[in-house]
Amino acid sequence: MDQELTILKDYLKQKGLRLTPQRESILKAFIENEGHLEIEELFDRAKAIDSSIGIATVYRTINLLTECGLARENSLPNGKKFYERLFRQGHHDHLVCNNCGKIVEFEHPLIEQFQKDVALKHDFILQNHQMALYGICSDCKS
Amino acid sequence: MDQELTILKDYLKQKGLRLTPQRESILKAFIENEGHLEIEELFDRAKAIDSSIGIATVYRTINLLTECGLARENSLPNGKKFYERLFRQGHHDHLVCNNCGKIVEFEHPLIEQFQKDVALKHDFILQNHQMALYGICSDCKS
DNA sequence: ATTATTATTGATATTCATTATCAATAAAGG
DNA sequence: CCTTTATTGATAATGAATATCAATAATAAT
Ligand SMILES: [Mn+2]
Ligand SMILES: [Mn+2]
Ligand SMILES: [Zn+2]
Ligand SMILES: [Zn+2]
Repeated sequence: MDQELTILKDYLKQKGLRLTPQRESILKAFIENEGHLEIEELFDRAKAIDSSIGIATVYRTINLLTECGLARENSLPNGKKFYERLFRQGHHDHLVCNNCGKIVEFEHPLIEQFQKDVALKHDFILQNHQMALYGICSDCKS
Repeated sequence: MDQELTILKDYLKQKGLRLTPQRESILKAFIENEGHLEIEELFDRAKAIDSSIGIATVYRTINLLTECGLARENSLPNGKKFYERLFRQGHHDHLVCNNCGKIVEFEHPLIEQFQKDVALKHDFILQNHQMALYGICSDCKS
């Protein structure tokens, strides 16, 4: 939490923004969780720390956390977004169950390398990528 | 166009739905175009054929085309969707310019194979996947 | 400390893409 | 032609995310 807080502080200072109790509470709620959080879940967890926090502040703060590299934003085909920790956590992509919504993480360095090759070949400066495999998980098969 | 129309007809019949002039016009507008279409663009092209067509019918019809395998739906991080021909067109994924929005297609059979491997390893029945590489295109670099 | 400046907050209005509703219309089969 | 029922276009509704705004609080200056 200390390192993450420092990263946020530095980012805020650099942008001329301020560290507030709300932002600190939302960061804490976010960091405490290891999984994949939708906004409403993060809102609930933040309210458990400070019940007066508003949903608008949660949206604003998760955007700050994404900008400063502490959070990673993922979009689902249904138009919702979910967030997860990015700091000190290996890069990975996701398998998503089309039936129950379960999210499983995987890493594949070779795919990552090929993505870089493709970008290079097409003269793109690769900034980020987004890959998700959709299907039916083992639980839902049965 | 003939083969596509047959596919749509068969799908509609199988579902107990009807072929209408509107659906035929929207299919035509969709097929005529080789690129990546957002709904509003498809709407404009369909109106050029039949000016009385409503936007709701365009939404309804592109969903039908997606269901019967003639169209492929892609989501952008901004929440919009774009569509492209799927029938008799090789599978590919996309490079997207974060600056000008340009979309470049690429194929990488090895990545596709690895995706299948990953799904198998995690006991998922792979149904579809979604991969996009985001960055700065060669034009925008300069 | 006191004050001045300006970012922040929570509530709420707004936006924007997409879907739902509904009365009028028109396929399709007999 | 008739009957049944899917379809249409206009428009209302939805839902996630952002914009607005007056009140509040953090920071810097006095
Ligand atoms: Mn993850
Ligand atoms: Mn394409
Ligand atoms: Zn499942
Ligand atoms: Zn570009």
